[in-house]
Amino acid sequence: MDAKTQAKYEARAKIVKALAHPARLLIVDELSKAGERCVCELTEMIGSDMSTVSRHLAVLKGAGLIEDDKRGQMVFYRLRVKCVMDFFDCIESVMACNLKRQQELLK
Amino acid sequence: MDAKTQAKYEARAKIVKALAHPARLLIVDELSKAGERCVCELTEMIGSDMSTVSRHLAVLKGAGLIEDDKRGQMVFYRLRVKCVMDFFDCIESVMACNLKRQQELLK
DNA sequence: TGTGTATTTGGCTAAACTTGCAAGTAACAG
DNA sequence: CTGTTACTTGCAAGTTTAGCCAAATACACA
Repeated sequence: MDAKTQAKYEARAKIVKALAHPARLLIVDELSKAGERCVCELTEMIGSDMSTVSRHLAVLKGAGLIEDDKRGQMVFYRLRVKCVMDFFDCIESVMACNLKRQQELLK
Repeated sequence: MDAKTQAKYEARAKIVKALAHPARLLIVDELSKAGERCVCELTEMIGSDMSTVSRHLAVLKGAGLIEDDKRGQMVFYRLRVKCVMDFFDCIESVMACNLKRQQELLK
């Protein structure tokens, strides 16, 4: 594999990795529904330490998936890219497909 | 977050994690183009040890994204879910969006 | 200025992931 | 049966990531 190809897949992987965590998927899901949320709201939903949530948000921001907007003492986050929801549709269909196969194996 | 919600996002994350590696993205990409490939072909493309490639394939298979088909001494892998390619479209648009922003920041 | 709230960052530990080598299994050829 | 090829798995590093607590920063308000 040449260096250019490798760089291409590493760049893609960086974005996928940013989504590869339950808490970060929840954040993306919530932002897609609510439009924007502050760190404290997300922290309450997730149930981890706020510092942990802040780091998750930094990962998503680093991948360019979300953007922040500081207003007063609060920081609001929102999605930068709408197509991220297609991920969920695809994941759901993978899970449905897996479930179907398992059921067939039980017969 | 209740246990059910948590389980939902963990199940999703498992699938996304399976894709969160350059070599595995390359495998998926290649399988979507070629239809099927044996381990030796993928090993040559990726350039890692065959044992490493075999493990990557096991991860993708564990997530239900690919399936294998042993014929003779060779094992062929192919995609189980076609929509995985939507991932790439979305990722590309995220990267294009990021690039655009970077260019604007340079002005 | 001093206090309280919201968020980020440093430091540290535990868990998870990646990888290559070596050894094991399976199929085929002679 | 023996050797070879294709692949998988056990093991042991090395690297990355996640999580919490504590400390630092940023802002608002009295």
